[in-house]
Amino acid sequence: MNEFIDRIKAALAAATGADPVTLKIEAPRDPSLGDFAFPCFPLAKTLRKAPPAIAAELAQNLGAIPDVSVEATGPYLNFRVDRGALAASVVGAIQAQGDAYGGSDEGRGKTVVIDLSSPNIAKPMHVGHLRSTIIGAAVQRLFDRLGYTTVGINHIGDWGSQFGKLVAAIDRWGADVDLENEPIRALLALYVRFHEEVKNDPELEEAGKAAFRELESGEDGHVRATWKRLTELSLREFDKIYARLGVTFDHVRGEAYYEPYLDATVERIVAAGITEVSEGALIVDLSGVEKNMAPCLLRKTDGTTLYATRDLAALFMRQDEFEFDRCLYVVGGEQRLHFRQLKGVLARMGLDWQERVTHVDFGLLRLPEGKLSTREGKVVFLDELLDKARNEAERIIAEKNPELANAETIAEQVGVGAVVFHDLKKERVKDVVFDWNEVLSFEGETGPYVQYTHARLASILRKARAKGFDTEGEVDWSLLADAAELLLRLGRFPGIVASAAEHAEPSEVTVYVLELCREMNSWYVKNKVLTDDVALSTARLTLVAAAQTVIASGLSILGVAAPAEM
RNA sequence: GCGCCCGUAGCUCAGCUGGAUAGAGCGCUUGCCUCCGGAGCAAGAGGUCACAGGUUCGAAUCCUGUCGGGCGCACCA
Repeated sequence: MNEFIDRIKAALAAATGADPVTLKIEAPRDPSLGDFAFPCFPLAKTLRKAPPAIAAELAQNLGAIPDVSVEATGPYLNFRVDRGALAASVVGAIQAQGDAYGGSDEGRGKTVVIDLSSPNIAKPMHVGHLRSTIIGAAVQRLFDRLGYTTVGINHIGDWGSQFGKLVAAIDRWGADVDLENEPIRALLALYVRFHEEVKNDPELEEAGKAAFRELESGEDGHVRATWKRLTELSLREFDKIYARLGVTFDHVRGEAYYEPYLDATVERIVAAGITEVSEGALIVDLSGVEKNMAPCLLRKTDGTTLYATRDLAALFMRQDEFEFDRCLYVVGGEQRLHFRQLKGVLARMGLDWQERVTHVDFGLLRLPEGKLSTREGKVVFLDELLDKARNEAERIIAEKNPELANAETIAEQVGVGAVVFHDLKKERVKDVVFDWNEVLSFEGETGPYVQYTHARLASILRKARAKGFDTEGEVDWSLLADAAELLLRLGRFPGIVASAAEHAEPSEVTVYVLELCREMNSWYVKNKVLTDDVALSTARLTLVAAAQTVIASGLSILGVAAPAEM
């Protein structure tokens, strides 16, 4: 579709002497005005004429543009693409490219590293972890579409003093819980019990600290073995949820993975001459980077490292290993300061590649009763949420489509799809208050609505095949004149993918897909596809197939299944 | 106290990076299944775009301030 915009720009540039790239082409307020609009206001100053006069004059003087007509309306020039040419261009491109439509090769040879999901070992995954996982996976797929080499890294939280406590708790009460079969719930129970009993038992506190010291010392004994076991048990549980979400990672690396590089990292920063000792801790002062910014702590008074130290080590390693063009951290907005500090340290070291590191932040998820808190029991567990959504889908299928084959599989796809779609619907920086009714709603602007639209299009195509329609031959594109808005929408998909990737904003795709479905539904209730008029039916079938391709493509970026029946 | 994020219909959100009469969904009111799937479609009611200034030919969009909500601010992650 871009060829029309390029032609319009070229004609405008020739007529006004302006640089084509500076010309802004937009969509008219009302589609009946035209397909593309050019506001003449910016030319008023240089030409010293009123915008409506410029528009009228340009409409006269503009050279002929193939397949495009021009009309001046007030201060705007409105352009209309010939309906047949529009359909041939858009549907033709989708037919030719199939699932690849919307992508490009702009990222060829470039690497983007994406840090996503990053749950903590020994803690249950709750709805809060969903956001990083789902947003991150969608962002990765967006960059995949644009031809980038992407590296998705799940940065598991498997290090820190709480693991010493857990080892101590397992040593004492491990026999009381079912670690093998219910590892997460068992570990959570042990963690809570530790915090309760430690109040009256100083020895327990010391046992926890001693265990972490042994872990940090690198000694390969009982403590490390226990830590390894609980890590493996947790990961096994996480993998079940990742499988349901259809999320995979290129690397799963815990913080412990970077442990051998901590000393070298600190040395590197010290060698840059930007460290100082303050109140016994080794810090990097950042007050010169940003006003009032808190310093970054590299080593505590006792010499052990912190979260920031480990993140810096990970960042250096990623830069060395992948030589990334961009490194994205899909992490909640509550850590904005942390990432500004990391970048601040790199900036003070004179490393210009800090500009390629981006914190893809997202809003906090809260429950109506307040912030999520595992220890206070204010949580919604992810597996429970997905189960409920699947059950709801099952119930609706039993009611609306009891004959459906593979009902169980499809209920899972619809249920999980509803949850994922809901999470990707709004702009990621916005805070979310979790609402069961909202997540489990399958009507209106929801994942199931999109899936349903897709399934109906698939159903029409099935019926067309059964009736022997053939869309391979010549198509009279002018017969799609009544679908111009739909065609324009389909033609915008590549721009949406590029923009969503640039902003790391999957919601742009979600919103687009919803609009496309609304338009599609509206169109096909008015226009019957399978008719006695073979030429008309053939043309409409190509449109249905194109829309189905794009809806499925959008859903696949979001990580939502597109079943052919539901 | 300081810093960052958010504020658009009763509720949940879009608004294409400054353009024409601010759009959807939910909820409410009302129509539409002898016709490709009613998880749908069509229509109605519902707005001082938090407030006040400013920049501009033009502001929901950019700047400043105020108010409201959220998050964070040295040895946790």
